Amino acid sequence: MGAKGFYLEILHVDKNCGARYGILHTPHGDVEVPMFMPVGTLATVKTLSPEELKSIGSGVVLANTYHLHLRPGEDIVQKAGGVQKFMNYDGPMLTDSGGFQVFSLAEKRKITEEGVTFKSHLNGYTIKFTPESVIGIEEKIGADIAMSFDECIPYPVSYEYAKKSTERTIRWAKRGLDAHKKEDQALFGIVQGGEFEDLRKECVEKLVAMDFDGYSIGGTSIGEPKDVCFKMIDYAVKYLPQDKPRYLMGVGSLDYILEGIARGVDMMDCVLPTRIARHGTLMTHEGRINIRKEMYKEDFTPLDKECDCYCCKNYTKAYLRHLYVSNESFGARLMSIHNLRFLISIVEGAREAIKEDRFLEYKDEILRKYGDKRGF
RNA sequence: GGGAGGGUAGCGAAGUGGCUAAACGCGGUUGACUGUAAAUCAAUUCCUUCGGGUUCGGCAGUUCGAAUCUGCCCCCUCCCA
Repeated sequence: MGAKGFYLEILHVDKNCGARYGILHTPHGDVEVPMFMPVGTLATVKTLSPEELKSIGSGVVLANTYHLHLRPGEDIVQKAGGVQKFMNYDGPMLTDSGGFQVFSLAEKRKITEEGVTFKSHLNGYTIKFTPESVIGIEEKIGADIAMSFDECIPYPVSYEYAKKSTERTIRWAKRGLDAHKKEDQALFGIVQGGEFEDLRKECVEKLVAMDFDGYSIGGTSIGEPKDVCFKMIDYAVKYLPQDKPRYLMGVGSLDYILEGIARGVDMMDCVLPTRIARHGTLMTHEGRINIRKEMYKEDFTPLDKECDCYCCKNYTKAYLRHLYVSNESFGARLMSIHNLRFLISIVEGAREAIKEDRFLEYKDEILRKYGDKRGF
């Protein structure tokens, strides 16, 4: 039996590919899929207010178990009334488990069967995460969707290591599932297996047998070639059930997003749009723009003429460049609004296309016009 | 008129006889960023046909060797009259 108030309603599957349109019902409201989810690791999507998030069409927003555990601590988030109340975002939220930090903080951790020991990057304290303790933290943080604790396997990696790690992740998923008690919180299992089809298949089958509320595809977009990533998606989707949400973790460039949707993925998240925005790189209908360039010094046109976001409706490239060069935080905010809105509007277009069975044409058109060789 | 201090690459600023085509910062250019240790990081920034060439206000010297020492000249800033 699934989480209370949580289920995916598939309304249409594109006749020509795996792309699906639907509604994800959550305790904090219904959202359409496919969906791009902004990342708010520390209970804030860096530089943006919840009102701004809403204005760009955000649905689910992520937060991070590892980071919120370190600061301010899950007890404080719980006392605040849960992460949504804490950060004043009334839409659905999801917590990543810290499995990505097992990968990204590799030099600072040690993995055993029991769990993972981290050296805090903030103060050097030793933190022990187990599949059970992570669930406990995620329940206190209180997002609508929690992730199982996993190991995000690096790339490239040997078959032997991928097998060992994936089987451990499967055992961890079971332990987390058994520990999970919060009824109005969904729990997703995370499919690992590296680039190996038999491992992906085995992982999916075992997770599906446990009956999670949804399934994530992990270990992607960590430096592997594009075709390897698409393979990993295929290997997982092939064996996943139709009626549960599928979440492709960590993809944020147009090509990955659209190829994921074509393969039947419902949810995607990524720090890319917000991070590169802070670094002055913008995704636009004209291709990739780096706002720091001197050529924009006296460019009084909008960043993206075709974009309907607050930034593009009200400000010029010259002003954005000025803010960036002056290290003014308002620039990071305006550009984060834009990049998120750009991606979300592309995904909105994808939803409309799926309903009309023309997603593949839509994808090819978008990729031809803005994707790939234009650099994002 | 008298006195003092200066003129170094786009800008600011180190350097005060060889290890200096010249630190460092800014500015410029190019790139990276994908379940956020990231408003971060990397490369490059006199010219070059990549062999080399021309530099530290100008000219002339001293020296094996000068941005660095000497002489003259030009310019700038400040103080006193």
